[in-house]
This record gives sequence, C-alpha cells and structure tokens, in this order.
Amino acid sequence: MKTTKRTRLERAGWQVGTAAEFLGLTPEEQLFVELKLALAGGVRQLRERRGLTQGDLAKRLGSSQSRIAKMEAADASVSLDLLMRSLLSIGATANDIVKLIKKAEAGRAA
Amino acid sequence: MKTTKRTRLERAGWQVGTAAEFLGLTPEEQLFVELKLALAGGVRQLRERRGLTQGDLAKRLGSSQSRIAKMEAADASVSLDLLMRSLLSIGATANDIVKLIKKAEAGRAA
DNA sequence: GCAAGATATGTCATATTTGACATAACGGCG
DNA sequence: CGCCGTTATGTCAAATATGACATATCTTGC
Repeated sequence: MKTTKRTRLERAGWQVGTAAEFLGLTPEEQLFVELKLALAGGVRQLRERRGLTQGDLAKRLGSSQSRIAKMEAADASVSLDLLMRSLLSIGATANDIVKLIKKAEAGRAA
Repeated sequence: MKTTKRTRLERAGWQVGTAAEFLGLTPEEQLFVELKLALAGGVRQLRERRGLTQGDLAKRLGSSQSRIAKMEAADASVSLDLLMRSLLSIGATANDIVKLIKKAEAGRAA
C-alpha cells in the first residue's frame, strides 16, 4: 500500500495493515499470520491471568523461558504446535481457542 | 478403562475411546490429539469437496503427494502448522476451522 | 539509584518436520 | 484380466523448530 493512501485512510479512522503489513501475502497467508499472532496474544493473556511467569510455563511444557518469550512475541521461529500446546497446558478451553481464531479473522488486513 | 465397562457402554450405544485410546494422556494432550485428528479429517473433506487430488493440493502447498497422504492419515510426523496451512490453502474459512475445533472437543475421550 | 525478579534477545547443537523419491496397494473401467 | 489415476507407506537428506544457555533489558519496590 502506498504511504499516501495509508495516511489518508488512517486520517479517516481506519486501522491499516494491522500487523500483517502484507508484503505480497495471499489472503490465506495473512490469516495464518494473524492466527499465530492471536494465539501468541492468547498465551500471554492466559498465562498472566493465571499468575504464571514465563519460567513457570516453560517448566510445565518442558521448555525454556526464552522460548516462551519468543512465542509470546510471535517470533517466526515458533510453531503452531508449540502455541497450541502452550494454550492447552495453561488450561485454555476449546472455546478460548475459538475466540482467538475469530480475533485472527477480524484482525486480518482489509 | 476396563474392558468390561467399555463393553457395557458399547452395548448401550456409546462410542468409547474415539481414537485417542488414551494411554496416560492428560486431558490437554487428549484434546491436542483430537484436534489434529479433526483437522486432518477437515483437510480430506474439504479437498474432496473441491475435487482436488492429493497431488493437486501438494502442488498448491509446494509439498508432495506422500506428505498430504500422511497428513490426512494424521501421521505423527505432521505438524499443526502444515495442517492449518493446508486447510487455509484449500479455502477453509475461520468458521470451518472453528467447527473442526468443536468437533475435536466433542470427540475427546469421556 | 539499586537490587531482584521477570522478560527479551542472541546463539547453538540437537531434535523434529519437511519435500522428494520409490514403490506398493487400491479402485474403477475397458 | 491389465491399465491408469489415485492414495498409502517407507526412507532419507535437507530444512526448520527446539531447549539450553548466556546475557541484556525491562519493572517494581525500597
């Protein structure tokens, strides 16, 4: 997207390029990215809500604090598998996950 | 679960141990397994509905027919990432995925 | 300001996942 | 039956994700 158009849209109150910053991503790729972002956010939210530190969660998962940090930062090096296993080990329900997916859907670039 | 109880339940019309055959899996692990199974089923269903062969889908994904076969068989060697990217590349919507998650939830062992 | 606990960032050897390939087993149809 | 398109299974080198570790950067209370 050109800067001028973005600026104009933002002036008009739009949120543009909500994270995906799409550089030639197909719609499916965008949704995939948004999904990972949403799940990452969900991990952080649920973890904090449970009063757990990254270290605590790492121990539960047999992982390490640094990996949890990367996960919550939606680092490219973390898989959906780890995100999902994290969510479940924190106690996320199927419904929690559904909510995150809907958030991802809503968050994909217009 | 003891065999006697299982038999009794099955006589009564219940489906017992729907796939997870839990050998000491925690509830979270069960749900994770069911999730992969449900997504695998979703891939097959949507692919067939679109009239695509495994080879066709493989080409779209830059993967191979054998990997698609393994994915649909929910082979242990396939990741959630690949399952999800497959679903999206077939054209699954967020809602389709939500449905699969709910199926996984319903399918987890009692 | 400075500890102390928590989180972030970077690197790396190891483990897992991957596509590719070969080949087998299906299925339908002539 | 034999053929052909499709799917299943096994193997493997290359690609990617992983936990561990070191260390830097936040936070928060004192």
